[in-house]
Parts: sequence; structure tokens; C-alpha cells
Amino acid sequence: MDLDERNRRVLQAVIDSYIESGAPIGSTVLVKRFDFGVSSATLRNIMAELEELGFLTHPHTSAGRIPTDLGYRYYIDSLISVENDTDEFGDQLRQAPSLHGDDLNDLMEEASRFLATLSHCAGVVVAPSEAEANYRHIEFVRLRGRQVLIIFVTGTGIVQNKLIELDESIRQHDLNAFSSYLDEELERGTLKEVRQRLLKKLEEEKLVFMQLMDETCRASREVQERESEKVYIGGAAQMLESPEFATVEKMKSLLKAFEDKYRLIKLLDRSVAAQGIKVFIGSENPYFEMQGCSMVVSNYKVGPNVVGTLGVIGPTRMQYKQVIHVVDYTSKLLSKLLGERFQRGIER
Amino acid sequence: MDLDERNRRVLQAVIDSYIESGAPIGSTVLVKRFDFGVSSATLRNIMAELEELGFLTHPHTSAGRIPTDLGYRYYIDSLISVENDTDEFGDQLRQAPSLHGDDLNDLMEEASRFLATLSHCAGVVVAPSEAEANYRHIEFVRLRGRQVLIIFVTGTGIVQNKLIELDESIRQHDLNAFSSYLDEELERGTLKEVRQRLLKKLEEEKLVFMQLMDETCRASREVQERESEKVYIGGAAQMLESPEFATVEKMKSLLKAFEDKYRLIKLLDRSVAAQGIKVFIGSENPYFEMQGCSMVVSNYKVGPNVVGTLGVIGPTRMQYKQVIHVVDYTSKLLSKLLGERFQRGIER
DNA sequence: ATTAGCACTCGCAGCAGTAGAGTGCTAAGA
DNA sequence: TCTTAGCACTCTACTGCTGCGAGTGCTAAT
Repeated sequence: MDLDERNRRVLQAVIDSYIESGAPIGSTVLVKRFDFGVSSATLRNIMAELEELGFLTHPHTSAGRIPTDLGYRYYIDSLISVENDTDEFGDQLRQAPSLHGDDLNDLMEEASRFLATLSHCAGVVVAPSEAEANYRHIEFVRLRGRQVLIIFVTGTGIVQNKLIELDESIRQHDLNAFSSYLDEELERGTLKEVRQRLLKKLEEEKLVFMQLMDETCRASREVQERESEKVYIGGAAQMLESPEFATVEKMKSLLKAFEDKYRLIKLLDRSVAAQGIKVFIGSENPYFEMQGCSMVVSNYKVGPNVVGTLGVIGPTRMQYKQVIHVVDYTSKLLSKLLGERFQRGIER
Repeated sequence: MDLDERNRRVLQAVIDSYIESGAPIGSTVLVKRFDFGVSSATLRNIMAELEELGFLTHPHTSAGRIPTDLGYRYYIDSLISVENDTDEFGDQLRQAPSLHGDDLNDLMEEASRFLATLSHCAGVVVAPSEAEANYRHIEFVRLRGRQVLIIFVTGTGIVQNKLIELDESIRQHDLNAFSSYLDEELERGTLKEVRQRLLKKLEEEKLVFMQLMDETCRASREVQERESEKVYIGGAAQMLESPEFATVEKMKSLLKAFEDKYRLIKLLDRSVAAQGIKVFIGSENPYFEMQGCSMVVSNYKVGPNVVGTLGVIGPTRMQYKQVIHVVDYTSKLLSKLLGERFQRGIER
């Protein structure tokens, strides 16, 4: 797999040019645009070699070369340098309006649009899942009869709710008392632990409270699941600008894929087990059958913990350098913003 | 504008056939498929007449006829009968799985998908706006220092929240006291009225509470606005199945229009000042520049009040009878479900 | 190893020709 | 006066053909 310096430069030139123009790159174009100090015939030989190695291909006999997925992979791994010459783009990033939605939903949606605008691809953000949520406050509101609305407030200020139905009626006064009790106990541990302590204390004495507690635990789980199933997709229409999706068929299948949010989450979550940025090129991704699409994904944190995934889905022929930069920047930005919320949360 | 019986029947036959097949309808096709007891030549004469009146047109000299927007309008107003012969479709509707999302967001999303699936168009639901929200409970959670999270619970069990910052710090205990006070007062009127009463009572004595009250009112307004800006769009990809959107350009502009949710809300809200189902055909709608699209909209209620809009956007050539039926059914279904929540809410 | 030259391949745009669908008009019949 | 058969006309869609241009691969010379 080792290429000599010249071959590498040619490969890079082909991919760069192709990313820019979208049209197959012929040997004469390379001679005109770059200075390899060799003739077009030599370039043809080199390109034939690169094709044999699987980095390039051509759509038909008399067409120029385009990169294969393998070619892109090599490009990303060995040829791109994200650091240098992106400074003017970095400035552009920093000048972009920051995110300021104070509601978590707004924030996520903004982030997805932010990604989309700057990358010219579709931006995707998976909502944070706090595995063992640390609740700041739990409130109960009695609606009719035995129906009770449970409201969860997490340390990060996220508010979620769930309606439950108890076996017997309970007074709002008692609910308030229980709520205060829970709040106190929550300072000393998670909901599960509180449940354990409560179990010992109450025995069979107050059955209603025990049921309320059980329902609360169950609701908490459900509410967390519901939250972690949310995906925010921004700027999907932008992707359709790329000529590679200019056929009706491609467009349709792309949009169908975006509508199937559930699979999208699965895909993104599995993709990013480890930290840092990952790039998936075209067919590399077994779950997303869409041909001609790449993903650049990363994750974001609250404090020290990875809580969610975010990234960009676009045509295989995307501006990888810039997109990687954007995804990196956004993940850090979002982590910072969530971190600030978190700080507010834990400090009592 | 009055057509004699035969001309009406021909117009209806043309539109019905066109809706079904999507191809321009020629005189011979009509003779084959319908029994008018006249020859194709006569039908040609009639169709020429209908064209002169503006109900029909033809894309080029040697093509069959297709309806104009005016033709569709006449069709909807005078020719369609929603009542009869839709019974088997009504059965299909009633057999469809009902909606059961207990979270309001889930419910709206489900409703939009419900509309989309049954109409084969894009389903759109605008979130309910309760002009003067009747709150069941208002809760304050102190985060850090002077930051307070306000949680609103409406009579219908909708939970919304907003983070505010006070001028001076306040203890959680006092917040709780204020919350209980508000809850009691709210039984006797709206938030605004409570504010008036409070103003008289407190005078300048307790400045913090007054500020908290003001912030709460402001937050309440904001939270309501935020909610009423939500639109749920389901099955947008389905629309692309129609051959009229089979060109790349049409697809793109359609998707762009859907992404611009703000304008969509404006459009829908203005459309439905009055109650009942409305149909907007193609160019009839000045705000939605998309050509070749019709909307069928209605609204839904909580108890006696209209609170939101819902409907379907699809190609001008849609199955109006069925779609009208679906929209009507869904609006009633949603009203019923919300009504149940509401009943739960007001009964204490 | 590099390069100039050349034959070859393939896609694409343009063009002519044809088939088919459908119309509008006219003149004859009820 | 309304209806209808017949016919000329129009327009689209499809087909096959041709020439052009871009680009390759190969070969022989440097």
C-alpha cells in the first residue's frame, strides 16, 4: 500500500480536483493545473498504476479518473492535513454566530443547522442520553382522580414529563410531601438508590407511595429512552444541491433514509464508540445502504462523559478538510455549552 | 359559470380520470371509459367549450385535456360528494390504528404521520396555541444563584419550561411558597389577573416576588410563542412519489418550502380563520409559491375553542374525496383526544 | 524511465425520420 | 340546430445515425 512520493502527489491532485469540480479528471487537466514536471503520458501511466492498486477508477473507457472509496480512505488517512492552510476557514468558523437556544431542543436544532450551513451537507445531532440521570428535582402534579403527571428536572436543566395512573387516588398535599422528600434524598444518590432506602423504610406501611415510587422509576427510564431517541436533522435539502444526487431516484432514497430516524440513530451511535472524529466513506458503512454518501461524525460531552453523537452526512465527494474542521469545532462548542449548563446544575 | 348537466358530467369525468391516471385525457379515452351516449367528436366540442370557460387546458396541440386550477375549484365546490360511496374508505379509516402518544409532542408527530399515511401526501400539524393558557400548576426550581427554572403545567397536561435570571438570589423554600400561592390563585383566574391582584396586595413590600411574577408572566408568553411555532411534518418523502414532482427542480423547491417552517405556519394559520375544511388549489394560495400543490386544511379544538391547524399538502392532482375525508376524520380524532386531556385537566 | 504519437473507445449532442395520439374543422345527416 | 364521420394537421416521443471531443492505452523512440 505504500506509494512513492510522486504517486501520492498525483493521487492527492486527482482527488482534490475531483472534489472541487465533480467531473472525472483526465491527464491533460492535471498537466494544466499542477506542475509535476512530467508529461500527460507519464501521468496516464501513474494513474493506470493507481487504478490497479484500487485507488482510482473510471466510469467508462474514455473518461477521466475518479477516486474509489479506497482512494478516499487513503486520502483521509494519509494525504489530508487538517491543521495547515485551514486558518482562514477557522476564522470563518469563529465568526459564525454561536448557539444560544436555552431550551435543550432549540439548542440541538440550532446545532444541526449550524453543521449544515457550514458544511453544506446535512447536519445530524443525536440528543444526549444521560445514562443514570442525576435529577435536581422531581415534581408531581395531580390531574384527575388517580392520574398523576411526573415532572423530572435534571441537573442540566432539562425538563421531561410523563403521565401515570395509580391504583388509588392520592392528595396533592401528599404528593408535595413526597416530592420534597425525594428532593432531599436525591442529593445523596440516584433514583435507584433512593428507591432501595425507601423500600427498607416504608415496608408495607404506605402502599401508595411505594407504587408512586415504582411508577416514578419506570417513568424515569421511559422518559430517558424517549429523549435518547431524538435526532435533529438540519439542511437535508442542501444535500440535494450536489450533482451526484441529481437523479430522482437518488433523491428519493436519500430522503427516505432521513425519515427513518430510528435506523439513523442506531447507525450514528454504533459508529462512534470511541472518542474523536471518525470518517465513514461510501460503502464502508454497512447500516446505511445509501451509495455515494460519506459521514463525518464525532461526539459531545457533558463534563467528562460522552453523552451524544453529532455529525454530517453528505456526498462522498465532499470537502473533507473543511467538514472535519466544522464537525470538530461544533462538537467542542456543544460540549462547552452543555458543560456550562452542567456546572450550573451541580452547584447548589 | 353554470354548466348544463352533460357538460358537468364530462368535466367530472375528465378530472376523475386525470386524477387517477395522471395523463392528459383525450376524447377517445372518455368514450371508452364512460357512457355519455355521444361520439368522440361531440366530446371534443364539449371539451373545447370547457376549455373556453377556463376549466380545462391542454399542454400542447395534440395532447388530451387536463384540469386547470379553476377546473379543480369547480370540481371541489360543485361536483364532489364526500358523503356517498366513501363508506368503504371510512371503514378503512376507522380500522387505522388510533393515536396514543401521551406526550403532546408524540401525539402531534403521530398525527402528522397518520395524515401522511392515509392521504399519501405530506401531513402537517401546527402545535396548539392556547391563547390565554389556563395553568394547572407553576413550579420554580432554583438552579445556581439567581437562576430559576420556571415550569408551566397547563390544564391539558402540557409541560413547558423556561430559564430566567433574577436580580437577587432567592431561597428554594420561598419559591415553593410562591408556587403554592400561585396555584391557589390560579384556580380563580388567569395569570394576568393573578398578577393584578398580587400587585395590589404586595405594593412595594416584596420586590423579589414582584420581579419573579413579572418574569413568570414574560416567560409564560415566550413559552407559548415557542410552542405555537412548532410544526410537525410527516411523510414529506411520500409526495415525491407523484410523477408531477419527478423533476429534480420541483423536488428541491418542494423540500426547501418544507424546511422553511415559519412560512408554513403563517400560511396554514392564515388559511383557516373559519372552522371546517378548506381546500386551496395550486395558485390560489399567494403565500406558498409552489406550483402544482394543493392543500386541504382543517383545524382542531380543545373543548369549544379552535387551538390549532392541521392538514395535508400534496400535488394538485390528489384524491380529493379521500383526502378531505382523512383530514376531517383526523381533525375530529385529535380534537377528541385533546378534549379528553382537557376534561382531565379542568376537573380537580 | 519518460515521452511523443497514434489508433481506439465511448459518451454526447444534434438531426432526420416515423409512429401515434389527439385535435379542429368541415360537411353531411337527423 | 345539434350530432357525427372523416380528414388534414400538429405535436411529442422514440429511434437510429453521425460527427465531435475527450481521454485512454499502446508502441516505439529518446
